[in-house]
Amino acid sequence: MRVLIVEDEKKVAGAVRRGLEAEGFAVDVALTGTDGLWMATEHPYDVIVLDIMLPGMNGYRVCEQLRDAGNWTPILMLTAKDGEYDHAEALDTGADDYLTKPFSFVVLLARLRALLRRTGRARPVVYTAGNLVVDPVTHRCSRGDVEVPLTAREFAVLEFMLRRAGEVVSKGEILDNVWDFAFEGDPNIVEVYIRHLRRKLDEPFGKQLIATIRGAGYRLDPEGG
Amino acid sequence: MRVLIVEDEKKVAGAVRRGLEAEGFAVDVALTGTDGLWMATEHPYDVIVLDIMLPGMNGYRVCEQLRDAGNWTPILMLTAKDGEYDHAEALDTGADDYLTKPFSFVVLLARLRALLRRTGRARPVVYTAGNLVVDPVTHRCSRGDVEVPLTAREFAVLEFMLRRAGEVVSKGEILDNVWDFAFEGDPNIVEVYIRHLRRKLDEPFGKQLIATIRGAGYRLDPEGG
DNA sequence: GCTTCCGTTCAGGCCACTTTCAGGAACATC
DNA sequence: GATGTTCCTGAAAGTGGCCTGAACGGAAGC
Repeated sequence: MRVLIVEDEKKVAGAVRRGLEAEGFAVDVALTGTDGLWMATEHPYDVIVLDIMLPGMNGYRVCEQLRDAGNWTPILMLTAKDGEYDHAEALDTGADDYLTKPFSFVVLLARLRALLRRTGRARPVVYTAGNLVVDPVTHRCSRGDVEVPLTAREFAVLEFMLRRAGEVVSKGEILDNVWDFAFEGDPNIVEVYIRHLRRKLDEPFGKQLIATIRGAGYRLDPEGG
Repeated sequence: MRVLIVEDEKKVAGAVRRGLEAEGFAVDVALTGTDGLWMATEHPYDVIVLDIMLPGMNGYRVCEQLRDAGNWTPILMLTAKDGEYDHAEALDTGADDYLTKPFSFVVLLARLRALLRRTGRARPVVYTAGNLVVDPVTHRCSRGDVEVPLTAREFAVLEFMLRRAGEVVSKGEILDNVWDFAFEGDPNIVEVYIRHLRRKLDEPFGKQLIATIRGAGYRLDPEGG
C-alpha cells in the first residue's frame, strides 16, 4: 500500500511518515507542491495526503492538475483551521476528503483507511489479541462471545494499542496519536482511559490485557492476557 | 459493469466516481466533451453519465454524435435546474433518461440501476435485514407482513444505510450520499430522519434497527434488530 | 384556492462522555 | 524507613453530541 505525503512542515511530515510506515505503508514524502505533482504522476500511489499551504504550487493546484491529467488517486487534503483556505474548494478541485489541522494521527489513519475502503483498494481490517476482537468498520469490540460497548475515546485508545500489540507504548505516544497534536492537557487522562479499558476488558474476564511498565508506559498482551 | 462519467466539475465527478466504485462499478471519468466522446467510442461501456454543460463540446453534441455513429449505450443526462438547457432536448438527441442538478447520489444510483434494468443489463436488487424488506424498484418497504409507508427522503436514508448494513455510517456520509452535493444545511437533519425511521420501523415493532454510535454515527443491524 | 403532506429549521433539554482533580497506593532511591 | 516519583482510582464538573417536538414554508394534490 503506497502513500505519498506532500507537506512542507518537516515535523508533521516526519510524524505522519513514521506512523504510516509502522502501519505497513510504503511512504514517500514530497516537501513542495511541484515535487509532489511530479512524484504523483511518475509513480502509482494508492492514496495521497496533500497539504494545502505549500511553497511554490499550493495543494489546490496540485490536485487540480492531477485530476485534469486523468489521475484519480484518492486525495486527502490537510486544511488549516481558520478561513483563508477552504474545505469546499478542496472538494471542488477534486479532493476526496479533507482533514482540519491540528489533527491526531489515529484520525488521519482512520480517514485514510476509510478512503481506501471506499475506493475498494483495501481489505477490511480487524484487530485481534487472543479472544479480543476489535473491528473499526462496525465499531464493535468483543471478548470471546461477549460484546463490550466502548466509547469513542476508549475505542481509539484500544485500537492504537492493538496496532502496537506486544510493544511498550508510552503515555506520550498515546497522547500524540489518540489526541490532537495540539492537546495541552494532563497526561493523566491516559491513565484514566487505561483504567476504563481495564474495567471493561480485564476485570469481568479475569484476564490482564494491558500491563503497566512503570516508568516506560503500557503494553498490550498480543495473546489477550 | 462499466460506467463512463463525462462531467467537468471535479467535485461532482469525483463523488460520483467514488460512490459507483463502492457499488462495484468500474468507472472512467472524462472532464471534457471531446474526451468523453473519444472514450465512449474507443471503449465499451454499459452506461454513460453525461453532463450537458461541458467545456468544448456540450452534452447534446456528444450524445448526438454517438447515436449517429451507431453507438446506443444507455445515456443518463445531467441537466441544470433552470431553463437554458432543456430536458426535452436531451431526450431528442438520444439520451435515455435525465437527472436535474443538484441531485443526490442515491437518486443517481437508482436512475442508473433503472436504466440498466430497462436495457436488460442488470438484475433487480432488493435489500433485506431480518424481516425488513426494501425494494428500490417498487419503492416499497415492509417489516414482516406489514407494509410501512415511507417518504422519499426517509426511503433514501434507509436505502443507503441498508447498503452499508452492519457498518458505522457517519452523519457526514449520509449527508453526502442522500442529500444534494450542494446541500449546506445543518447535519441535524440526519438526526431528524433517523428519528422518523425509528418511529416508523422500530417503535411499532419493538425492535431497534438503527443504533446510535455516539461520536461516530449510526449503525443498522443487518439482522433487523 | 384550499388542504395536506413533506422537507427543513430551530430551540430546549438531557445525558453520555470527556476531562479535571485530589487523595491514596505502589514502587524506587537513598 | 524516609522521601520523592509514578501510577491508580473514584468522583465531580463541564461540554457537547444527540434527541425530540413543534413550527415554518413550499410543493403537490384535490
